[in-house]
Amino acid sequence: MATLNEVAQRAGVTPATVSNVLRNRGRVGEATRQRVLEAVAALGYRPHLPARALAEGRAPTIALMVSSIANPFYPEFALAVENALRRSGQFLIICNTDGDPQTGRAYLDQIAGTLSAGVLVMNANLDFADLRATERRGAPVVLCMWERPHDPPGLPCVAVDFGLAGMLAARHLLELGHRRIGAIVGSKISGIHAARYEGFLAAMNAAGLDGARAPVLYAPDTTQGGYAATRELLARHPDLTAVFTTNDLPALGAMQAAADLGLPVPAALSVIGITDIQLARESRPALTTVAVPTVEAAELAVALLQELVEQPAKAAGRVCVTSAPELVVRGSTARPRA
Amino acid sequence: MATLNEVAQRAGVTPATVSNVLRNRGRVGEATRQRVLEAVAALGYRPHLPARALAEGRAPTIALMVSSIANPFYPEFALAVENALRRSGQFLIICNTDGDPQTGRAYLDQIAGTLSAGVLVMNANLDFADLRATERRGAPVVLCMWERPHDPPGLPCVAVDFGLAGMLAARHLLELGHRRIGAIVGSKISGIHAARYEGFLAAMNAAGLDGARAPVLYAPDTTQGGYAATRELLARHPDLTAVFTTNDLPALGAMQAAADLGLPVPAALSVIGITDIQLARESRPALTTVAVPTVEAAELAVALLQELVEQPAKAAGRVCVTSAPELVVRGSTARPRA
DNA sequence: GTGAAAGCGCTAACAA
DNA sequence: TTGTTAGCGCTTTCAC
Repeated sequence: MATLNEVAQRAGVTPATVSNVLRNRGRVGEATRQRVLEAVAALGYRPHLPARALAEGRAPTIALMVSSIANPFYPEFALAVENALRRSGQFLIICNTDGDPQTGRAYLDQIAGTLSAGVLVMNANLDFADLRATERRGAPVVLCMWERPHDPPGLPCVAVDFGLAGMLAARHLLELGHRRIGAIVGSKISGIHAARYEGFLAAMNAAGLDGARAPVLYAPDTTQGGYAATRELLARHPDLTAVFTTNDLPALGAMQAAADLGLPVPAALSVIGITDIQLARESRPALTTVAVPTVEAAELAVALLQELVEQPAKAAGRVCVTSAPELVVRGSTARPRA
Repeated sequence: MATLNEVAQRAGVTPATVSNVLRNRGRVGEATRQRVLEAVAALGYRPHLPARALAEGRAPTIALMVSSIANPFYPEFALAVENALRRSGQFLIICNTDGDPQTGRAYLDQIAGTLSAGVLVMNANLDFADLRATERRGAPVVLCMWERPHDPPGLPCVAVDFGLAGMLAARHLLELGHRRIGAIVGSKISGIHAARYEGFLAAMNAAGLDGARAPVLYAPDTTQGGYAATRELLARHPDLTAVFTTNDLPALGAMQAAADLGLPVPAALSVIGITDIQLARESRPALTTVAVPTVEAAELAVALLQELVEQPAKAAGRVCVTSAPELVVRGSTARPRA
C-alpha cells in the first residue's frame, strides 16, 4: 500500500501538493499535476480512507440499523440505501440488533460519530433515549419509515403515510363488495402498525360499517404470524370474506392458511397486504397490496442524513414525506361470492 | 465527542495511561485506573475507531461483496457474517456489485486494505485478477461459496460440496421412482452451478439412466428464470414427472409454473431445489431441497479471513470445507403417479 | 504554484 | 507504575 508520501517523493513534490492534485484543491501547475498523476498510477496509490476521515474530521460510513437483515423487507431497502450512498462516495455498515435495545445501544456507542457519520434507523426496536444521546454526541439519526407524516417523532425522519395505505387497502376490499372483513395487525406492543390499522378503521367507518366491530387479531409481523392469526380468525369467524393485513409477510401467511383450509384465494377469501415487497409479486396468486415507495424513502433518508451531517442545525427535526402509497391490484382479491 | 486527551486531563494522567487502562495493557495502578474510569464515564468517552485503526495499522471493518443484497439468499448469509464479526468487534460493510465487475473493482480499490481489513466474496461476478490484485495490496480475500471442495480456486475459500448436493437431490427423485426428470441449471455462462448439475448427472448415470439425455435448460438463477424454464421444459417434454433445479429460487418458480399449468405439485410434478433458503419452508407445498450449511459457511469464512488478516502466509490458499449438504424432504416431491 | 508545519485521535516503543 | 516521544496517512492553513 503506497502512501501519499511515497507518491510525493516519486513525483518530487510534497504530500500537500499530491493531496491538492488528488482533490482538485488549490492551484497546481499542469506539469506537476502530470508528474503526480503518473506517480499515483505507477505506485497504484489509493487514498487511505480512515486517515482521510481522521484528518477531515468526518466519518467514512453510514450505519443502517435493522432488527435483522434477513427480514425480507430490509434487503430491498438496504440495496436502495447502498446505491444512494455509493453515488456520494460513502459506505454502508449493516447493524443487526436482533430487536434487542442493548445490542442497538452497543452499536451506537461503538460507531456513531466515529466510524459512522450518521445512522439510519429502520424498525430496530431502539430506545429513543439512546438515539437522542447519539445525536448529542454529534451523529445525526434518521428514522426511515415513520408511519405518521402528521405526527412527527421529534427526530428527523422519512415518513410514509401508512394511514393512507391502510385506508386504500380497506377501501379496495369495500369497493369489491366485501362487508365481513377481518384484520391482522402486526406487533401490537410496539404499536408499529397502528397507523395502518387506523386507516383501515377509518375506511370501514366511512363505508358505514363499524370498524371497531370488525374482527381483529394482533400477530407477529411474519409469514408464520399471519398464518396462525388467519387460522384463528377464520376459526372464530368462518363467515369472513376478506382479510386485511398490515404488512405483506402476514398477508402471504394468510394466503397459505387459506390454501391449507381449502379456501381458494380470491374466490372464497380475498387477502390484501401493505408494502409490496418482491415476494408479493411472486406468490400464487400474486398478492394485491398497497405499494410503499421504498426506493424513494431510502433516497430521502440518505439525503436527509447527509444534510444533517453537513448542517445539523438546519435540518434538525425535519420530516420528509414520501409520495403517497398506491394500491396494486393483483390476484389475491376479488368480489365476494354471492 | 470527548477525546482520549480530555479524559487524560480530567484524570490527571497522560493519554498513554488512559489507553493502557482502556485496553488492559501495561501495568496501571489501581488508584489511577479508577480515576481514569471515572473520567471516561463522566465524559461519556468512546474510542475513535478510525483513529485507533490508523494507529494500529489495521482496518476496522470487513467487506462483503454480493451482486445484490436483495437476492433472497444473501441476507441470510450476511446476517450470519455480521453476527460472527460482531463477536470479534468488527463491522460489516455491504457492497452490492450489481453483478458488474467494474463496480466490484471500484469497491475493492476504494476500501480493501484501508477501510476494510479483508473482503468476503459471494458470487458477485468479480474478476479473479482484481481479487488477486487486492490480495497483493495486502487485503486478504475469501471466496464464500466455492462449489468444488476438490478443485481449489487458488484463492482462500470456503467450499461446499455442491456436487454432492446435486447428487442427493437427483437420488431422492430417483428413489421415489422418477425416471423422466428435467433439469434447470442456473446461469450457464458463469458456470456457477456446474458442479450441482454434474452431481445430478452422476446420480442419473449411477441409476442406469443416461443423464446426458435428460432434458436440461439453462436459466437465470431467479424465480422468474425457473418459471419460464419450467414452462418451456414442460412444453417440450410433457411427460416429465419431476424437475431438478440447481437452486431454490428457480425451484419456487417451477412450482408456480406447475400451478399455472394446472399440474398439482407433487402429485403431477415433483420439484426439488438446492440451498434451503427461508422461503423454501414457506412455500405451499413446502419445497423439498438439499440444505446447505449457510451459517457454518459464514462462520468459517469469517474465521478464515481473520486468520488471513493476522498471518497472511499461514493460511494462504486454504480451502475450508463445510459439513455436507443434507436432503430435506418436504411437500414438493412424491412418487410419480402410475 | 509549491512547501513547511501542525494536527486529526490514537497506539506503541522506550525512558524515567 | 507512569510519562515522553514519535508516528499511523492524510488535510489544511499559511508562508514563501
